[in-house]
Amino acid sequence: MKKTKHSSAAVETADREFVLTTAAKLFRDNGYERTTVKQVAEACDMLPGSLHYRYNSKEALLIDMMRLGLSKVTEELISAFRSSDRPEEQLRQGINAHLRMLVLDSDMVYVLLFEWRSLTGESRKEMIQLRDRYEQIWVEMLEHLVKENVIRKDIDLDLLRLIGLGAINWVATWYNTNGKYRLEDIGDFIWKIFSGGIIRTR
Amino acid sequence: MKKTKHSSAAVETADREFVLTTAAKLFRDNGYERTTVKQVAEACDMLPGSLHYRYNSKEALLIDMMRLGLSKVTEELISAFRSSDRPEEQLRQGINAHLRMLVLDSDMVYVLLFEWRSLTGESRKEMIQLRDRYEQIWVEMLEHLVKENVIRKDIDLDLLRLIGLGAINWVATWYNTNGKYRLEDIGDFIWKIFSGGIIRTR
DNA sequence: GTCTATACTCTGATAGAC
DNA sequence: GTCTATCAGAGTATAGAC
Repeated sequence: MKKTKHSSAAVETADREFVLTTAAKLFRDNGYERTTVKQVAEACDMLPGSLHYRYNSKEALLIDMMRLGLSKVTEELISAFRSSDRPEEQLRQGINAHLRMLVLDSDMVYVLLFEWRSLTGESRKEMIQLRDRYEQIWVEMLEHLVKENVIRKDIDLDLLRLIGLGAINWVATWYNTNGKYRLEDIGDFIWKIFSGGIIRTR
Repeated sequence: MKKTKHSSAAVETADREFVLTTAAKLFRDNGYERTTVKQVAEACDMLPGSLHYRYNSKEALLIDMMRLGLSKVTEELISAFRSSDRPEEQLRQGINAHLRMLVLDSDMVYVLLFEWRSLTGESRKEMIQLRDRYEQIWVEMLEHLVKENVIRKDIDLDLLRLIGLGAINWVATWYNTNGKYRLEDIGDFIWKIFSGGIIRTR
């Protein structure tokens, strides 16, 4: 099967994903600023000039990476919520989906959350808007849990979301694949801690 | 009062704190990598050459900043614990002390927690050791709460510490002085959430 | 201790052949 | 689309006068 058999759009998509995945790993391991475009190109088996054909600036590459990361984690989160009818289980699945994407499945999501300060001007505004759209899914989820009487009505949902996502996000700074915890055990732990603090009655 | 009246050690200490405080604000606002030594020198009303007299490399400045930040937050945490005899109140005070140092009182603590990836080789190892020593205070605090029957015996204290500090640390990424929350209200919220999830009985 | 002046390196980006 | 070759600029660090 030759590549020329595919539509040019499909090929470009595949290349895009490859480049972004490769670059994201470098950005995650060494940081965006400390990673050079030369290193990115090399890891993609290209020369800097070729990479420049795809992205005419280093920041354009970062932006596209963040967009893709956000769409990936959004997709997973929605799918996690839909995997169960029971509100508490939906919450547990959501926590674990976000955690899994951030820590194991996608370096892009890590970059999205930890390197957004490298964006300047309009790009930063755009990413904040996209991130807000993602968090809106959590808002709806939490409001649903209130309606279902799973979360007490006196809990500030904005604070709950911010603190909860913080607890999850920070895991990415210390989690070690060879450490003593399985990722899902960590997700369940967070779920239990927060459940104990927010549920209506026990 | 002329500076020459002071011992040279005292003067150097004051200068050290001034330089580090000034640089920390820049590092926090713009990131370590994106801040130039020229900018740091300028903010200190010096020229790059003069700054180089104090620190012969940019990384040496960062390391010294992190050391000072760590000693500051350690001091505050210990003092917070000692401010009460009641275990639950000690926990609340500790959470708020860490949060206050990180978000409001010391840019150095922020840099310590969010820019440690810029350290290389031995310096990174040293900072990890120092950070572990800080977290050891939390370990002892949590073990004390177990003894006092405030925390259930079946809770994994390492996980609790990691997740709890994560929930606190992430606040620094979104907190806004002009926002709708007072910092202490956030600390108390975290305290309540975790209390609900870890207490022996209710 | 602080200044001036500069060396050296690396980086992101470009131009144009193929 | 990918390559070669290169530029202009910026950054850290240094040397030495004062």
